[in-house]
Amino acid sequence: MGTLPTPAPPCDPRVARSRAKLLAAATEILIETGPSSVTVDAVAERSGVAKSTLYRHWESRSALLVDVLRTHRPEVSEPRLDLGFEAALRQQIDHLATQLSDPEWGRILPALFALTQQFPEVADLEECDREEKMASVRTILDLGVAEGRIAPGYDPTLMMTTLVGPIMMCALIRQSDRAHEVAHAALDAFFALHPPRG
Amino acid sequence: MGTLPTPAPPCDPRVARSRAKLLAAATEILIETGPSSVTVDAVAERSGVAKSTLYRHWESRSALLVDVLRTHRPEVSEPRLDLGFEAALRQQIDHLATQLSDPEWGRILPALFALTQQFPEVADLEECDREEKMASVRTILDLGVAEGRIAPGYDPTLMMTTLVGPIMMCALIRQSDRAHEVAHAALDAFFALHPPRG
DNA sequence: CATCAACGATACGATACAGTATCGTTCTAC
DNA sequence: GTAGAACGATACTGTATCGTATCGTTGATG
Repeated sequence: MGTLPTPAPPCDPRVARSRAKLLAAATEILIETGPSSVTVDAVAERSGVAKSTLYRHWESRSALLVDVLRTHRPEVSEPRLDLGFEAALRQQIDHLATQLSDPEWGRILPALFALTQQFPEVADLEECDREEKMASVRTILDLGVAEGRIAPGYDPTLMMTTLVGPIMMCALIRQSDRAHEVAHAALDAFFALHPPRG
Repeated sequence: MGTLPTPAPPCDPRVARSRAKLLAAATEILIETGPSSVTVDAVAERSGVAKSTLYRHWESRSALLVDVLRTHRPEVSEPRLDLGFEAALRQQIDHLATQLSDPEWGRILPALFALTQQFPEVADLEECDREEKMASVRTILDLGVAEGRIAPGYDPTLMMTTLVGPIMMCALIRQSDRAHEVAHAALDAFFALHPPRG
């Protein structure tokens, strides 16, 4: 539920360099052939960093894998409540589409959902990510209530799913390039159901 | 694209029995701890069927894994075009929600997307499944065109994603029990954007 | 420039897993 | 009831992988 801690940035440039190389290599492998191919030996070889160094930075393979997911997790932007309900929601969902249309994250996403069953830390990560998104959308929907366009007892999960689901599916079926179109369509439908002065 | 062949049903009841036991065990393990836990030894032990028997039915671990996915893949129902556009689409999407709200399939789904990168056969399976759904929805949307509610040059992928995405997300975030609500909300929004006599 | 931490290379042990092979047993089908 | 297929049990090989240990080298920092 809380915020997931990020380790303090290391002083020695060597550790930052090898850490970055290892994370990059692990990400590449994850994207190309899936989580089970992210082995310590494979990551070490591709990164050009020794295996012993890897174990100086992560205590296990799974810790590295989780870190790959956490590192690439997109940050949610602050809602632009000053724009008013409709524009703010459009802006926020469109921003989400931008993040999900990043081809890297789009190919990490399936692994995130699948690894949820295997590693509790990944489940926490997914839940945290989702709740962050939810919270930001909720503040916008509350503005919608104030503007009289959303019923006060609205169901945030329901609306969140309706708006974000299409974009997520877009990424999962490897059509990330159409994320913005899809987001636009979902928004149009949503606002058709919740018209001004409703 | 084409139809994926199903092997002819075996005559000997023994092979049907051991096949079923192995598939059931593999499914359980897949659901509980993910694809990488579906090992030959684990499946054999849990099913109570000998490993040698497993290899008499599948030529490799991955063949078994793919078969688990294929076996549980929901069938798409025939569109009820006689109901008219709106009722037919509602019926079809609601049916999809029923299938995706099956807790088993809901927990297999993430594995399906993740294994896409690793096994081409899984990618084919996913694509085939999606195109089946798409085809059935398209016939209904074509009816919508005839009824003057959908523009003739409509984008089937776009609309499909808008309608199915929310349900799929529902399954992925382990809220399968709310699939019907979500489907209903997505449909309401969709029809608000495409009102009668448009 | 001297110290010491980080690194590279590599070997190693332990284990898990895929897939093969063998052989005696059981059950189906005719 | 009998022939043959399916099955169970188990041992075995080879390999992949995780994680540890060692030690000489490099490079950052004071």
